[in-house]
Amino acid sequence: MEQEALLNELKEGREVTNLLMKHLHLPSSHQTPLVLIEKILGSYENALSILNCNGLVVETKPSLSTMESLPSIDHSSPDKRDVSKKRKTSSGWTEQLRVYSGTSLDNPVDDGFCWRKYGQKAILGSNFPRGYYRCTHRHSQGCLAIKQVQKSNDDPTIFEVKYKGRHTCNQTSHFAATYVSVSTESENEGNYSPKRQHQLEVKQKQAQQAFSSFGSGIKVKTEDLDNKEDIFPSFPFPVESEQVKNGSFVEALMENDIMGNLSPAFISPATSESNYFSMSPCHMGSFESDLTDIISAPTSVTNSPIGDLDISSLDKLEFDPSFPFDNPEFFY
DNA sequence: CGGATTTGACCCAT
DNA sequence: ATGGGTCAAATCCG
Repeated sequence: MEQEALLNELKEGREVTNLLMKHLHLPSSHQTPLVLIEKILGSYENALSILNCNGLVVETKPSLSTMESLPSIDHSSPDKRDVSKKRKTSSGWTEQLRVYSGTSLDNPVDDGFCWRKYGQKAILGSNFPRGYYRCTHRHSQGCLAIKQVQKSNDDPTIFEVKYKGRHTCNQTSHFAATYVSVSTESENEGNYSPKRQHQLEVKQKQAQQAFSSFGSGIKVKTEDLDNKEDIFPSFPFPVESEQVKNGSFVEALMENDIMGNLSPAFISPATSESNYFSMSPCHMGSFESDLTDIISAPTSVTNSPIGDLDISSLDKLEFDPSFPFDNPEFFY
């Protein structure tokens, strides 16, 4: 069918764009082109997603390389230590950087988890303040997930979101579930008001509902921060509502892919729509460190390693049903 | 009234 | 000394 052909074309375009991106190792100051590329990719992803919805199965996994190669947004440097300014001297963190482009609401970053903002700070060299969030269930469930959200200087429509630590609260599972359903259902609703985090449940729904909107690319970049001792493997977030909203569901998967990349184990074969991995909270032990190492490796890793060649292979990667995310410890 | 956000102060690694 | 992360009192909001 023609759709098949269309699909192939789209995939082709996506891959090429990914390659282009990888070859564009622009200085962080020139992120604009990357932003555009991200948008292009977002369009591809959306198109593919649409096709998926129509029954076609597309491997939606934009190459990991894509994300890894994202040179833009490197705001990693400062972070390496940021995490531990105060009491958290102990941990190395796995950090996820996501970029939400496209519609930018004031509060673009809604990932389906309940976050409580605990601070905001102007960052040197940044035009926009960075917001600090921690899981609402920090106390009740001891969930130590944290995230930082900051608008990109170059493109205010892009939000850089960094996740640190992982959710140990139930949300996670919910989310996964939610997510799944999201993929299945799709209604619309799209927006939610910024700042109403306590409406998590609502948000999640919204997320689900929003699932068909529009999209733009979301990129994730995992960086590793120093210590390997306690690395939290993970990023518990299966997929985030934003992503859903953006319709880049696929990309959401990618995120995980990345992780998967690091440790293939994570990824499970799912067509993007159907299964999302279930977060099984416990595993990863051994290779966590590996991941870290891998990731943390040369920054360049991010840029090229798995890069070119892998794209194709990556695409083939499938998600591993057993999603080994676990959260070791991570406390102050 | 309870929970979330705001915001300046404080803490700590560089 | 400085920049970034967190705390916590004040404030906001449903």
